[in-house]
Amino acid sequence: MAKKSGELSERKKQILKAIVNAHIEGGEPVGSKSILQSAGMNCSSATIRNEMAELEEMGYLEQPHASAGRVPSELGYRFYVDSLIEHYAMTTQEIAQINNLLRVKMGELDQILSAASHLASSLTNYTGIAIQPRSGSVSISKFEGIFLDPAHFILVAVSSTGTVKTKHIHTEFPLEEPTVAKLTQVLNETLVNLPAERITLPIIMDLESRMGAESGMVGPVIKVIYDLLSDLDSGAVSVSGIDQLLQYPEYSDTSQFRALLGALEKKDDILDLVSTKGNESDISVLIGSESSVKVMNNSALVFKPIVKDGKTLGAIGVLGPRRMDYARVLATLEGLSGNIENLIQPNQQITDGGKPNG
Amino acid sequence: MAKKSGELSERKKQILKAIVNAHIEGGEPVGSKSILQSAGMNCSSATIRNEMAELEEMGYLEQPHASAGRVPSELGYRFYVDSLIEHYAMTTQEIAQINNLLRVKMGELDQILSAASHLASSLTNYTGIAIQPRSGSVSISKFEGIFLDPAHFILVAVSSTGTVKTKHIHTEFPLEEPTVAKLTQVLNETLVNLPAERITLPIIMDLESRMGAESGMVGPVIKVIYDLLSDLDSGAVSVSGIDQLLQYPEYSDTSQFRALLGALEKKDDILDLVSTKGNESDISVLIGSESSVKVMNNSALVFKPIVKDGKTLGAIGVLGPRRMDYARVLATLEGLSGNIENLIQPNQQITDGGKPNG
DNA sequence: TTTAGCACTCAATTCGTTTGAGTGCTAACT
DNA sequence: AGTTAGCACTCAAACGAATTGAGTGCTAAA
Repeated sequence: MAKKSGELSERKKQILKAIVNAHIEGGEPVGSKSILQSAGMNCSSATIRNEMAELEEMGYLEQPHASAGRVPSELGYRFYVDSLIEHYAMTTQEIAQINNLLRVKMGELDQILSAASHLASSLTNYTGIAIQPRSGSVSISKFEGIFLDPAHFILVAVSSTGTVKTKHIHTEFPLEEPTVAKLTQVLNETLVNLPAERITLPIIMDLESRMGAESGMVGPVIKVIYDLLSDLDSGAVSVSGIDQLLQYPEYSDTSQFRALLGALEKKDDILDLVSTKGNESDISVLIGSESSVKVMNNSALVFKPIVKDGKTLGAIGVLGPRRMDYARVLATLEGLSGNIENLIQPNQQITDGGKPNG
Repeated sequence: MAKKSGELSERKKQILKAIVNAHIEGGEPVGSKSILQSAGMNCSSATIRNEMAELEEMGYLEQPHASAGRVPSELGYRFYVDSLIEHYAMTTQEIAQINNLLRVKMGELDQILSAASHLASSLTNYTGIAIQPRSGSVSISKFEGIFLDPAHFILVAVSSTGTVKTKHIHTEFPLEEPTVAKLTQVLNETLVNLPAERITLPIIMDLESRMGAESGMVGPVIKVIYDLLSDLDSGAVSVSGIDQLLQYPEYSDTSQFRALLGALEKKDDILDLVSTKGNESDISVLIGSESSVKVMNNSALVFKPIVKDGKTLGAIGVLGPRRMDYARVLATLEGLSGNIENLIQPNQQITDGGKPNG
């Protein structure tokens, strides 16, 4: 029996770590002999077997079938990630790649995030994910109408998180430029910083009275604004490098992979996952069934929220098999998110000629 | 021997059609006997076999191996699509679905297209694709600056195709609202309708002189405008329902499916395909190697450009196995594109209460 | 030109055999 | 106590022979 249940001897840790590492690399059950080599241990395979049997009893290892090697269980990975993992240092090449590709993409958040997800995928060889969460209560901090021609104008809305959305609006009755200017002004006077649920009838009536003769356009415009707000609030998930997953044998089961694809497309599950964990600003590691999305039972999702001024603006993540190279993935996400947060703190956008004042 | 090479007897056509239909439905090689039943023919299976042998010699059929049934060749599908296909009439339910889902999504073109691609996928059970092609020479037809605070403003650009793009711009020196207004005016006076290659140094210098004291911001703004133009011109591909493909046995070969996924993500190949065929406004059907994208050799791509005022604004398409249900796909794309073109011709956007005057 | 009949082909299925990596256990050893 | 050599045991995977059956091509008669 082990000394104390819940306590792992140094040697057990060493063995567990070796097993996890080997299994991450090869994907196949690892046996007692191969451990002797991979970790330079000075004992016999029989001893390792004994230890492995105990580790299995404690729940850290599993055996696919009686005459096979051992595979880390979910608990085993958990322990590995929490206590055994070794920090992976990115190569200068990788760092340079991140810097170069992201610097070019500076600009809107969604573009940065999606570029980051591409990078995450190509650096880790898993699937990269960029998430803009449902924030729950978005409002619009600035409106602007752009007159196009007597039948069309564009409504631009800047959200409280900085996102910009636009909608074309077609009017049946001829429109003049001053009318659009007036609308812009009135909207900014009445609707700024109001979440959808606080745009009530009295406010709309106020808006109509301020528009005077042109009050007829208020109703449709309000509808467009509702659309904009729900757009802003609907969250977005962009996925890159799904094809990468197919290189891992765990996804050769087509039906399971198909279900995973479906979940990624529906995007709801992913958004839920991220928003439940989203208040933390640290990296989350969800291994297998920890994610409560049943189709991800054999997968792992690692993601890091992107935070600015205490607000979670998005997240980038990596999805892969349960036996993913956590060390590398964690390092990559840290590197990416650091870079992104630098880009968002807008400190050098227009000083094109000048050098960034670091 | 056949009467004249290149001419198919009625009976041959009937047989070919029956084979294609059966193979589309079942996915397996079809034998002489099963044709007797599916097409109500009054001859024996031996006769059919003779005909099939000739059809094979002519290149319309193929035999996976000596003792198997026949499978339509690429040429066979081509002939089927060109001459044998029967028009499929969508059910009223399907039509209603299109109407409902697209009507809600009215608004920006990219949203409509992506909704349409979702619909295409769920109606056909293949993968839906929405494409906004590289137009080659985009220009900006209207600029607007939106002042946020002394360190930030937003540049809005309305492209010649109606697309709207925005960029946050950060300035190092304090900024005032009138400056942004002035910039807006100057940009509209100097850069409207100029494609990127015609924004030359003299023009930029003109711009700087017009900005007077604030000429320092011109350089960076120009850079942003270049970005916007290349953004507008870079094309976009949005894919929905890739998971659908996995239900077809032709994609159970993982490595091939993986390559296909990769091609869809790179999006270049798809954009090229569509833009080479893009001047036509009719539906294109690319079967197997016709598409010149080698990874699509066992697939078929059907797409329909969305045209307004003679300009190709986008395209929606369906990607599936070579044995795709062309009749249904063609009907679905026709239905969708008709609907989209109606939505784009903006004829009822703001008459919310009134009924569409169609 | 069509058709019945028959020999032939060949992928797919089935089933028994072999192989070998890896284990668990026991008994000796330190 | 803990460790180790040795050995019997297990079981998935790989291999291969035999069987099956759908479907063909050919031939000779109608």
